[in-house]
Amino acid sequence: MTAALQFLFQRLPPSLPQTQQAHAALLKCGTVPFDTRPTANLLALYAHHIRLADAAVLLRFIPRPDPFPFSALISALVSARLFSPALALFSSMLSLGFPPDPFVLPVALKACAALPSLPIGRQLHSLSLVAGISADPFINSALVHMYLKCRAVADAQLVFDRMTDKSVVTWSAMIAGCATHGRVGEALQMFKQMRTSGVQPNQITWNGLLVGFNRSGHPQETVLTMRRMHSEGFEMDEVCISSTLSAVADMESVAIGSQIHGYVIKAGLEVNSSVLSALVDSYGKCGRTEEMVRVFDEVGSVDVGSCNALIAGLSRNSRADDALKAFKEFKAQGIELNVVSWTSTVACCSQNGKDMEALELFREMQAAGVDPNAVTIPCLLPACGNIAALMQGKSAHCFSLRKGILMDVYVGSALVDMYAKCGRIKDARAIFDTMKTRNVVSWNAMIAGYAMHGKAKDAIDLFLSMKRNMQKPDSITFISLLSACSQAGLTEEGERYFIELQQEHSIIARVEHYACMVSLLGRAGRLNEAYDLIRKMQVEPDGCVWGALLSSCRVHNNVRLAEIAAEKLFQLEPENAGNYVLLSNIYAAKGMLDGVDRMRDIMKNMGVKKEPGCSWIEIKNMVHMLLAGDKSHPQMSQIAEKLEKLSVEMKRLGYHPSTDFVLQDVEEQDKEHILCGHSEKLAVALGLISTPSGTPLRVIKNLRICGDCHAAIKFISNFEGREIHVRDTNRFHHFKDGHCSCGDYW
DNA sequence: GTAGGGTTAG
Repeated sequence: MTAALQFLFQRLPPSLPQTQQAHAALLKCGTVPFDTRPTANLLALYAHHIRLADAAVLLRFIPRPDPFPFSALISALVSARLFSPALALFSSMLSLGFPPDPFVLPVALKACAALPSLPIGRQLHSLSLVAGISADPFINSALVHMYLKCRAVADAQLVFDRMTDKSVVTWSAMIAGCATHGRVGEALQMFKQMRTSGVQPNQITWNGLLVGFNRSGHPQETVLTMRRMHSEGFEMDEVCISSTLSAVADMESVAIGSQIHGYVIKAGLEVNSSVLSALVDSYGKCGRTEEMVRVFDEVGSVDVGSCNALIAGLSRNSRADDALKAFKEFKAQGIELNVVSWTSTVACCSQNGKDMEALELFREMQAAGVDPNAVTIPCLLPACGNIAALMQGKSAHCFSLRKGILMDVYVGSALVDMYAKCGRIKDARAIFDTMKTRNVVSWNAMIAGYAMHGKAKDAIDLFLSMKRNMQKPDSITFISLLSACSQAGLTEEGERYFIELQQEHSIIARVEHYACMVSLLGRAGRLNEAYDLIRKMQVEPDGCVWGALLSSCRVHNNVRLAEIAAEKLFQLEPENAGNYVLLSNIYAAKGMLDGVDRMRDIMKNMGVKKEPGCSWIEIKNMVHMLLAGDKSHPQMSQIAEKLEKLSVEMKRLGYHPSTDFVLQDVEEQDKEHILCGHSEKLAVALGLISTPSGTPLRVIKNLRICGDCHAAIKFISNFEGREIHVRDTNRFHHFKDGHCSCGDYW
């Protein structure tokens, strides 16, 4: 009876109701739990359906010692990607006295590879030696695979070299592993060796090679391998195509992408989810947004992978609003969005100035039960830094600690950046010091942090330590370093680093480096040299370069160069009101009474419509300054008349007539709410007021400021009788008694 | 009953 049932049992199709029927039948004839094999088979079937609780109950009933039920359950756990429980069960199997056999050990090794856990993998290796089964080809193949996944390439090589009978599976594992670790030459060499030793590659070997090349950042090799594979008559399946498309995306080659797209259509592969995701991604990375959307719409797939590729593609092609719209639509359609979907959308927001939205999405994500991972955190943290949302930044820090991802180099670097931008330079350094691995981004984040806080000496010390640690500086490192030197007035050091970056590191000076140098020379009063440097630039100077010159001209009141810089600047950034303000201030400082008319003419010629109030208020202040200087000036009545007209016009346009007036209102109304114009950017800048010693940041909400933000800051500083730190776009300014420590004009 | 290849987020 039992034998007959077992016969039937092994032929059962793997459906859950039939498994349950068989269970009932076995119970009826009293087989379960007294006969080992049928019970074990039943257990295996339950495990297959991931009914692990049922399987575990049966495991307790197995009467005679038999490792098979354990193996079956461990196998099922691994298939269900429950790797840690699988290893835990393996461990209890050993403690019950069952020796590891050649069937269960490869499965346990697969779990180690998937985690990955090198220490457990090594224990399993010793176990196979102790048990005397270390010659088993399955165990050795699994060991090779495990060591490769754990990045222990030398160990994998050792096991591989000692093997006598290498199957195609073993070769494939080793070849794929070499390719994945970027050992292009070795992988190809092995491929040859395998063939000469008489082992033919079936499809998987080729794919392993190709996937490995793609993952290790060798897109050209990936495409070449695909071509060779095709010419040798192997079928290009979905695995091959999706990996090659990913490589094409890295190469940004529309031509190859379109060819593969043609093949995909012919082979009917576009319905495959991996292929479609890779296709959408590759059009997105090549900047072909229209094609990307068309492919996505044509297939009409609701696969989450291609949805994610679409969100990312829209986001990276400056279509952040469309990306957000797509995300919301997918959610409304009931598509099961995963951690990649949420992370891409958070990244889309934090990279496109939608910082509040990024924070809100992160909250929603957790409410939706999607667990953020080591990629989500570095996508979220820039948003925290941008708006100095220290509390949210700290909670992301705590989250990383709980999740055990604090050692991730991206997480660490993003935390350094966030703390620095929130005014917490000491906390940034503490994170930096505890990081186990650092890359150039980590060093840059810390150096930029010091530069932002005006700590030039610390920035230079860290730069020297970076070089001692054999970390090669890049273009970004020098931008921070030069900016720090410029702020601190370390002219000679700055000049030396400007030469070093080009001569020692063969970095081509970018427009940002020039802007720092212009600022550096300008601050030292070497305005003509700064202007010469601009004229000698190999790249076209942008608004930052001319802006640096204009600001320096303000410090040293040089009208001649200021007008040259301003003319260029007004052409490049006609709507940036701050530039007009700077020039008008230089006129004022020089006591040029015709300054008002000059400014009005310039603005009229430039067709400035946006934010005229900013400049007008500044012009008005200038006139005030002039009047204060010489009350008996013959043009006084004329100026007063102009002033009156300006006031009326400003009121008509909805601008507040006087900044002083607004600031006086603050005390009675609401200190947290100052209104004097329109400028979102400055609102953010003033939203970042902090106290000097790093005590909690005080965020002034709803602050809307016009060109007089400087006056407002001075006012707040005086008004509250204390020092404040204000973060401009990329640096902190320290105010005391209405003066700024950096020496800039405010 | 055991071993090798898949895309999308920093």
